[in-house]
Amino acid sequence: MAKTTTPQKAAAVRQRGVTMSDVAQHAGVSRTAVSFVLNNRENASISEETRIRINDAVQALGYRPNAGARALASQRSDWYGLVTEIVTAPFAVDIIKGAQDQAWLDHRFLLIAPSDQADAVGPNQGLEDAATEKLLEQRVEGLLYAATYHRGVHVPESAHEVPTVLINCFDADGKLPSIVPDERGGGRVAVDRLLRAGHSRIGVINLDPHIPAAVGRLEGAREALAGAGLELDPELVVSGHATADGGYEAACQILDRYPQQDRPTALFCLNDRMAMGAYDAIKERGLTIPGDIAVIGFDNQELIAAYLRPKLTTVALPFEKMGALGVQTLAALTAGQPITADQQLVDCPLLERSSV
Amino acid sequence: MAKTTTPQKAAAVRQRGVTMSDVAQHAGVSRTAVSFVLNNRENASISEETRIRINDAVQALGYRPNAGARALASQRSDWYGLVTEIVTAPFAVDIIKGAQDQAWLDHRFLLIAPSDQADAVGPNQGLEDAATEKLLEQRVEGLLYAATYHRGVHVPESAHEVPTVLINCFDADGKLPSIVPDERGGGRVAVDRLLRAGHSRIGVINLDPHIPAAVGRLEGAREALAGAGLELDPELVVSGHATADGGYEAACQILDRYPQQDRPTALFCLNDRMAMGAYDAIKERGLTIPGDIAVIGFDNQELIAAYLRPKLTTVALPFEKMGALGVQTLAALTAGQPITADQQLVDCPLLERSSV
DNA sequence: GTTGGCAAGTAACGCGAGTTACCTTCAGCG
DNA sequence: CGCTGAAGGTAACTCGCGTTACTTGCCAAC
Repeated sequence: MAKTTTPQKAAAVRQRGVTMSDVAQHAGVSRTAVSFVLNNRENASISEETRIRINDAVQALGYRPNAGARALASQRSDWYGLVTEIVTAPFAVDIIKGAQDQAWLDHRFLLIAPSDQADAVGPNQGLEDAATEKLLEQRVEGLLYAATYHRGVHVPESAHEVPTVLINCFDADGKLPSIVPDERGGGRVAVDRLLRAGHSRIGVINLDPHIPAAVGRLEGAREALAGAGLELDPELVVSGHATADGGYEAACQILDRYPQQDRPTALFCLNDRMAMGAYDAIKERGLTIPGDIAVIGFDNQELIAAYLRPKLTTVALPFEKMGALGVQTLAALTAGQPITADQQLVDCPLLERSSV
Repeated sequence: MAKTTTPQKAAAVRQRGVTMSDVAQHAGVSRTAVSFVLNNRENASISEETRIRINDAVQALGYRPNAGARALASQRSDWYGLVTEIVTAPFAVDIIKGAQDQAWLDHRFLLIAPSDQADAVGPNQGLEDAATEKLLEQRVEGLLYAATYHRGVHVPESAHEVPTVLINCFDADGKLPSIVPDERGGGRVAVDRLLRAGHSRIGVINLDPHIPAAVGRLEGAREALAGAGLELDPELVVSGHATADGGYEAACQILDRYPQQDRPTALFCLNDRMAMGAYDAIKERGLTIPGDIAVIGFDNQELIAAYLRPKLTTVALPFEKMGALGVQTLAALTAGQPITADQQLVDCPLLERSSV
């Protein structure tokens, strides 16, 4: 009877895939032995000979472990969930890249779930909650939330059921660990660079002054100037819409406001898109970059910065590193290790190109 | 005995999460009944009253199904795997977005695995094979392969074990269904637009002439010209490096080659980056866009096209739609439906902005 | 009053693994 | 000869859930 079922089983196997039992049978051992070998358990006593027989059987049958079954039995999934609006607004894709690569290195799987672009005030909790819920159904061991731009967010209630780390955003109320760019350091680095190039009269094209990026970068600029014994002239700070057009207009204002000798010799644009507009304003006036006006940007949007003529010197947002660090932090959390700081700042490095 | 284990179980439950058995117990029914209700099986006879009791218990306990266990028992995972180098080189992120959104709509989960940027000849099979293997271990029901740019690829052997669809690339040897942009149609649309604007002498800034994108777009341009009784002047086609610099140089060549009256009045740039360089070449010569020279691009790289001044009219690569269509095709395949065509072409729509 | 049938539900098995407790054998030693 | 202990395994339970087959009670029909 048992014999007659074997061929049936073999047929079924072809459909269902090879299981550990098949391997065991092929190797002439018990399924337990196979399990021991595959997970190479230290204190299990398996002779070298049978270990080889089992490994051969694995090869021969093309056995492929069933991750789901393994997760079920072992009560650990090796999955992290990443909820992000980046899928929707791919400004900061590199966060995903960094997280994905790091997860891959750690032999973990990243389940990515989309979230709506959430506004700072009342996030569209619908999709976000659903995404979180779905991820928890997959029994992820931890959650990551990533935002396209640095800001405060509200995470769904259920996120608190597992270790959670925020990337490029921070928890408005609670106490979740977060990874954010060191905007202030970036601002400092940018203005320092201009100072080093001999500029002392520096115009700033600002973002919406209320967002964390603007606050931090401007503060950094102030610090750098202070380090050189200078102050930030409020008249030289113009806020604009965070687009090329906004940058164009702001640059026009700054450039046209003064007679030539009082005109700033450098512009610190708080993002690259605005720098792109500033380029046009400068060129229109017959001025050269960086000869007459040096320009430094922020964000390092490759497609802009690397292709503008001259190429734009800018400060990079460390998306990839933040993604990786997020996964590392989560790994530490799920392993029960204590996290050093609630908020980790990641350096924004200067990228030298040709506009300063 | 059974009673005394209950509190232990309850304690364990707190750690492990609520299971269907807990729900059943809370509702005073069998686990089977709960299963029937949750999957609302048609032909199962459950009274309205107990159905409500069970749903209440689900709410009360905050029960959350275990996707892995469900997959194990039902032998279907509702998971698709997406192997892509886009994670590595995020040029075509919108493919992921389109696929992700569509999968979400279909109540399926997309597992995204990274692949190295593969060159056309010998793809780095290492990571790709590993990624595929990992996805199969997760028992995905189907696989998607997405490339950053339209080209031929080799998929790992094991991909043939489940339904597989290629997005933005095609199978060099085998016969896998694929979704690719209609490059030819896009070329036609672009040149048609220029013809409609009254241009008859059109310069073309070409990509590497061997890649599918160049072949198709150029062929489309030829068709459009033929439709107007014109021919493509080979002298007006200049190939350049696919960058802003390459576009700049190619544009210089074309613009400087002829006396003003013979100069082309429009440029068809086969990608937006090259158009960006062409802009500079044109502006440097004191010419205006589109007054003196009209420019049309291809790819619709938002960060470039929407921020150039004037904004660039271009033909969009339908990344998002390709992603969605990929998932739909895969859904049809896994459902056993026959696929209409081996290769599906997706329209490349014209995006009118201000450069024509 | 038997039969039959349907509504309402349950026991029990299987999915593919991890894991614990137990069982042989055989060598070595007193 | 009998005992001990390690090497080399295995049977059986568990994880959370889908699913099939079977039971029970009740009412209508013959």
